[in-house]
Amino acid sequence: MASAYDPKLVEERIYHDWENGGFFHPMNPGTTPFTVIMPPPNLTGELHIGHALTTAVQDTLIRWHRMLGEDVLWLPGIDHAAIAVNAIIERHLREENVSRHDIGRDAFLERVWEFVNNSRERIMFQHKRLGASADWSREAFTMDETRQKAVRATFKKLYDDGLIYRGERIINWDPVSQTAVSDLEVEYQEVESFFWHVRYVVLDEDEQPTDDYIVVATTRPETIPADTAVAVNPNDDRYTKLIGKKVLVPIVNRPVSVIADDAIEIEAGSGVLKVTPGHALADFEIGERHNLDIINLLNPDGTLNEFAGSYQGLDREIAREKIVQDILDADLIEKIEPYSHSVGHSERSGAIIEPLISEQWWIHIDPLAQPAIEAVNNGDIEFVPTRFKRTYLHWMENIQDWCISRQIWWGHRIPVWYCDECEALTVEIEDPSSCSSCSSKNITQDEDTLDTWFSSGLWPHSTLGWPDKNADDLKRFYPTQVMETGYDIIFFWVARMIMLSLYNMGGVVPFRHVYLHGLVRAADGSKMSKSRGNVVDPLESIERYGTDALRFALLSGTSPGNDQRITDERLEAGRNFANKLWNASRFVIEMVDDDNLKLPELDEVIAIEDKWILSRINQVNRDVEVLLQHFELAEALRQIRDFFWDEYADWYIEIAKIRVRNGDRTPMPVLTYVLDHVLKLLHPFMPFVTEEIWQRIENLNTAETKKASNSLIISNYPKANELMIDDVVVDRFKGLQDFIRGIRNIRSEKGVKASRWIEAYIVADQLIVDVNNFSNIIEQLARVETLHIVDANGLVPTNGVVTSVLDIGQVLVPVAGLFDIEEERERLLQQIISVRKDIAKVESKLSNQQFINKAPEQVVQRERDRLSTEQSRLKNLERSLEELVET
RNA sequence: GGGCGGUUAGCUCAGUUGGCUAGAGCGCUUGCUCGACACGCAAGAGGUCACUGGUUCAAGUCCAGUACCGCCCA
Repeated sequence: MASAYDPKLVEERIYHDWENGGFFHPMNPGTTPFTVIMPPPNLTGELHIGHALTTAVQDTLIRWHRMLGEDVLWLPGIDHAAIAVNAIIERHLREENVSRHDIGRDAFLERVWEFVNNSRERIMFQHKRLGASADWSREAFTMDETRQKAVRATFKKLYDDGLIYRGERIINWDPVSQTAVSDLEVEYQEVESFFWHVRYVVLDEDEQPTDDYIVVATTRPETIPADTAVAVNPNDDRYTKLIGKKVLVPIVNRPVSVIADDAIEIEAGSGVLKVTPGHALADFEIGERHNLDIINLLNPDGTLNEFAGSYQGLDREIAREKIVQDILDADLIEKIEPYSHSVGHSERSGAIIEPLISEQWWIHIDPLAQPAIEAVNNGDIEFVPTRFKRTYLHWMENIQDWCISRQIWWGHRIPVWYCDECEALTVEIEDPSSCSSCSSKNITQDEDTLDTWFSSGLWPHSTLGWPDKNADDLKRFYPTQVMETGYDIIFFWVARMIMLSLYNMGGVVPFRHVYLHGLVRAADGSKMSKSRGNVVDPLESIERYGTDALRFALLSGTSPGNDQRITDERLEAGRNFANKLWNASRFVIEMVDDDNLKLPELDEVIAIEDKWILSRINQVNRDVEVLLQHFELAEALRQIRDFFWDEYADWYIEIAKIRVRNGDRTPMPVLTYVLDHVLKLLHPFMPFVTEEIWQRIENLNTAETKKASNSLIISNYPKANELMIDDVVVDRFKGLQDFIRGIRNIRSEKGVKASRWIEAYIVADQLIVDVNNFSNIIEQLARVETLHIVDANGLVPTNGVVTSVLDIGQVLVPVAGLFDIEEERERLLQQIISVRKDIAKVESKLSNQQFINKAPEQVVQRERDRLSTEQSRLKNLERSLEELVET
């Protein structure tokens, strides 16, 4: 084995072996199923570090459950990302100076599919580099045949149930992508602009202009041509006398009524609102209440249409400037006030979103939302961490009807056909050839496609074969156990998956747990983005540090719902740990000869360090089980790491070395047992290095821990053996460590050369037997040539000796020439001061009758023990000081 | 405007039901190539747990408020 771990020599080969071994498929039919459906990444681009985190977390859960012997399915897949991909292909076309309309729908889709197939490949490859043990044979795509069928079946079901309707409402129009977009795809940004206070001349009964006018404050003068009323609050005394009168809309000189509506805020602007029902949601609602005309002023590309009169054809930005100028020229501007307000921008294209009236397909959401609220309220679905339950519920309870149609070509085409003869609609799963009402062959399919999330919402059941209710996978793996994703997409995916799954699956929830991880941020805490140039590319990190190192960095930094930062230091820490694992294991493996590696019966285990390490690994095992059950992945990983490095490698191996050097082979079964145990505990987190090492422990076959398959990935996840845990042994061993540390500490402080062997004294009380048994080890680890062990009454030298008084005894090191009496006095005094402080603190606690009465007995006893320990420390310290003075 | 997080060692963060003598990684100081590992070993230094008040025998942990930072919704 090489002296440094090189992931490049390992990862690809091992991944291959796993795949060829068929380990990624569900293997235990009939046992408890554990299903995770991968939230599908967009096929638009490369996987980013967030995907790496989500993959690492899911893979850890999956590998853990696979090792628990459950019937494990991790089903991967990809989302077709309608608008984003449509935009990419349109950009390509623009570079060739053609539009999608020039080449037509079929040719356009042909180009999309070409792009899609490449992108799918790439994403699968990237997942494999991350070590994802997903079942690739079931890989799904929101646009493949089964998923198409699921979408159509759902659409028809909703339509037949009266939950889908077509209607004219205000939507968010993206003039660049030229489609409706969802509320969630609109980002609000503060924009510096103006409030234009415009005079609307009041008309008399004959609709002739008077000298009177009303001032309307608006941020959108370019929509003036679409005004169909002016509204005031009925309680606004300034304007009551004008209600019912007519005013003249500037520029277009159209008379409109002054209406009264409670929605108008008296304090806002001038208190007068120009009502443009075609271009603002609030105005649309006012329009509905007052039966106002609706004027749509815009072309799909954001230019003004024929209703704008002379402004027709101008872009909305330019039209605004011209209209303001013209109103100024007409002397109808009262004032112009600087004003900053938030303006919706398209998350897709960056364009300013235009709220406008449009005929679209909608889902009547309430009947879907109610069960989705109930499922979370009654605990059928649990959020981890729980605080996101409130976020979810709040959104769900205020949800609006869902606009599902999009004016783009890439996506699921709406399965509605219009009859040219009788105007009836035909909604079918299979493409119909004739009108369902009059049987005419003259039918045309709706041009629009469905919102991407319509198909993502079906994901937890469509991936398992729905709408075929008898699909094997559906019966075997639904409902799934965990939906693992970022908290930023609760609304996008999670909410819709819950609604649509409940609807399609007869009220059975799609998953039991929603585990939400946080964002992965750049080293300085900023959000990663390509434009900022601060993205950490997971593949590049793997290239530099290895997959296990990347997974370690991500998993050790993740706590449910909280953001984390990724830095080179963290990646290095992961790489270092992998290397430590490699080297400690290498040492053990190379030490194994033809030893019998069968662990002796518990009562045959004699050496305290053996009992100690067996206790500790099982304690860690116990903790890890609980932590994993609670999704505390980082803490579980930390415990395993700390145990392996600080206890197994730094102490147990070092002790075993000494014994083996003396011809004692009895540590070998313990060494290999613990190593095997740790590798198994760690495998879900760092699969490659653990698998590679584990397969190299040749003799483990005889230790009865290897399965016939010879692969760690399908070995059994260890269960803590309570019989091996002995808390008293753990305490006693800690005492022995303290003696060794005490001697090392004095050596270091006195600058004793590391290579030099010294004489030392240990004064022990309760631990005297252990110290005697352990003396050889203490000598070697502390580099002591002659170790004198005495009990509490034993004689120790007082001259030229440096003393450390510990909890469990004392350590004395004669340092001869290096001794400085003043320094030693100072040392002892400092220790005395600190011990006295402690004693005072404990005494005040124990003298408090309330504490004695109310605190649990355990806690009180601990304080009593502490007091007596500290008191005897003090006594010893004072004696040492006294003797120091005497000499 | 409503909601949710965060504020703990120089930096990044743990700290689960209140019992803490507050931990880790990185960084820092000192000394080490003692036949696994310098991606390492050994020994250390470093914190009034943002602030104010309250509950409690006991508060980093619970409650109320304040300040600053961040996110989500409107």
